[in-house]
Amino acid sequence: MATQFGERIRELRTKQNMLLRQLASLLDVDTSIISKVERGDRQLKKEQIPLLAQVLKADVEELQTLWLADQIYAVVKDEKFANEAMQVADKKINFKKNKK
Amino acid sequence: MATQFGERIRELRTKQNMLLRQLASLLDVDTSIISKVERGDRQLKKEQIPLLAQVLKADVEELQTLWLADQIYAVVKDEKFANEAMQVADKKINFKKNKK
DNA sequence: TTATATTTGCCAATATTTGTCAAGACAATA
DNA sequence: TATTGTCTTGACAAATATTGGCAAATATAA
Repeated sequence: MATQFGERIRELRTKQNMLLRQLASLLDVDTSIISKVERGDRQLKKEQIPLLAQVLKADVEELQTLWLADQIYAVVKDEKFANEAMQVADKKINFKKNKK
Repeated sequence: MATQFGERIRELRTKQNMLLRQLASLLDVDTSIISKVERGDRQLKKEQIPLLAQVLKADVEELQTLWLADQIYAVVKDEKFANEAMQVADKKINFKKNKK
């Protein structure tokens, strides 16, 4: 299964009839990187998301969320206790939130 | 806030009146590493968990779950959309599960 | 104080990630 | 078939991150 992020990027790019080569050029990276990102072979660097969103006229927060979901998934994907760990992590996240 | 994993290790170790030095010796690593792990300064390597569980007479699955929760937390901790990303990741995890 | 335990900062070795290049696969079409 | 354009893949080096260990600093206890 490809990444949420990659699939969305490909969707956005193709709907605008943009070539990999063109998108890569706008982001100033090699074409192969975008290809791999869209196919889920590689993760984009977090810092590159805002520019990507701008170039694709997409919602930067949506892309950041999908990107983050992929990071989480990469960590837990082969783990037996993924769900349990997610619950534990969730508690900690929201505990922190309420303290502020 | 320290890690879930580290806090639990410290709890297990001190309850058994074991010194950092002793635990480190059993695991064949430097004392400072265990100190850092317990304080959340560092993550233990995943492969070291089973031996650690054995030495502390703890449930390996509990420790693995806490360890994994820390990994997830490390990824999302400063992210605005942590909760949204968790939800997206969660769907993917359980989608995968049901397919098998 | 002295002795012991823990913490911290730093370093070198190792591992991982990143971007580039070049070659290959694939489809459309001349 | 040969050509063209797009996309994919693997190998590689450079940059970055992680790891374990040492030694000094700090805490704790007697």
